[in-house]
Amino acid sequence: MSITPKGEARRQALLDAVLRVLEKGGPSAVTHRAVAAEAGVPLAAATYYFDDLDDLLVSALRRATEQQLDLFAPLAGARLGDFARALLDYTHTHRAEAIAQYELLFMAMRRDSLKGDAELWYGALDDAVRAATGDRLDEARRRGVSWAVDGLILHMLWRGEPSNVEAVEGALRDILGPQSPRDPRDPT
Amino acid sequence: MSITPKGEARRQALLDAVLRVLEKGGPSAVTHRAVAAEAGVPLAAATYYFDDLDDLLVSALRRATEQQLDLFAPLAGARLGDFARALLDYTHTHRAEAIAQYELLFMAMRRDSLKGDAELWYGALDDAVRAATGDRLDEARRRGVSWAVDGLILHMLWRGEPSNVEAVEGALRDILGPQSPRDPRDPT
DNA sequence: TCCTTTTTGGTACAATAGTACCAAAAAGGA
DNA sequence: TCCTTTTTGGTACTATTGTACCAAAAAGGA
Repeated sequence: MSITPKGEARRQALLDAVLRVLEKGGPSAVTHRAVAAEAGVPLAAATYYFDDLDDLLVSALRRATEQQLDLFAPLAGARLGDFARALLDYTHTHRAEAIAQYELLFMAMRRDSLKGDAELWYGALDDAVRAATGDRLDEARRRGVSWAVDGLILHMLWRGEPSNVEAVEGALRDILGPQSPRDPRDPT
Repeated sequence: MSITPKGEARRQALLDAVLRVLEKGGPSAVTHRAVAAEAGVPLAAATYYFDDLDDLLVSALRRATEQQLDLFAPLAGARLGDFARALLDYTHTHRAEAIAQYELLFMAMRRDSLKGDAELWYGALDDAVRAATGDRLDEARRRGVSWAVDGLILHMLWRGEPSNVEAVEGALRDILGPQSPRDPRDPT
């Protein structure tokens, strides 16, 4: 029968629990017992669905990255406000996933097998920036904007600011600089 | 007698060892035993000089942050090339300290007592950007540039690129945008 | 010099954590 | 239905780790 719906649900519950534990206590807090407790399942469940602790952690980080990618995927041709909203969604509504994603980035610094996942995320960020700025920026300049958005995300994660759409839009304008109109579709 | 020169040296050796262990294995690898082994001192030394493991870790992260601040301190009025060199120094020569500093940033996300250290770093980054760009940028725009430099640093840390002064200078120009001259002091 | 304080380093203990194990239960498929 | 496979959850074992302890050594100060 190979896989059970209920079993799959439990597996997902464990992955979710990893993110919550990670957000609250950092990487070193991610233990079989802590995750199982957070997910409300017995200890053995955490060892049954994953080869070992590393597998559990990495699986959770990869899943979080995929989920975050979806937030930016539908941004093609979007206005600046939509991009700002996506950023807020990324750093506030899905804060645990965002933190997980950056933890994965740091793990990628010392483990080549994770580099691909990191590339995936930065590729998506580039695409989103491209989509939101249209063809107003050349490739070189867009590279700088992507770095700035990355820095902005980091800032939003640890400071909690900016915390509303207008403020994030303002931040994005500061990044794009004075030569860009207030909104690509609204050249007021 | 309160403190011994040799004892102080050993204390510093332990803090250095923390950074190396952290760079290699991440936060969860930082154990009394691993640090003591890396520093070449007996286990008990790691418990003698610090209250507990958390004290050891946080002390090391704080020290790394202070050291990194020094890299950007003497940048007042510097040219873009000097800033690029400082970034390379930061991410390559002092990679372990840089990683430690970002680990501290992530710890600050869940511990208020570390927020001040994080502010310190970002304040220094802002100052450095201000010093390197002179008065060519207004405050809002400078904010965007600081975020971009932060993102660039992250990129340099996990990708290792750009890895030479010219390339970093190019990256900085991509960040500053087309409206800025190649160099503030060299308006070729 | 003698005395006090600090440092050393080896050892031991208790807590935590990773993982194996297994008998019972549940879930499909034939 | 019966049989096989998967899942469950409790338990136990072992490794790792944080931390306490202590006697000996070293390091100043009087």
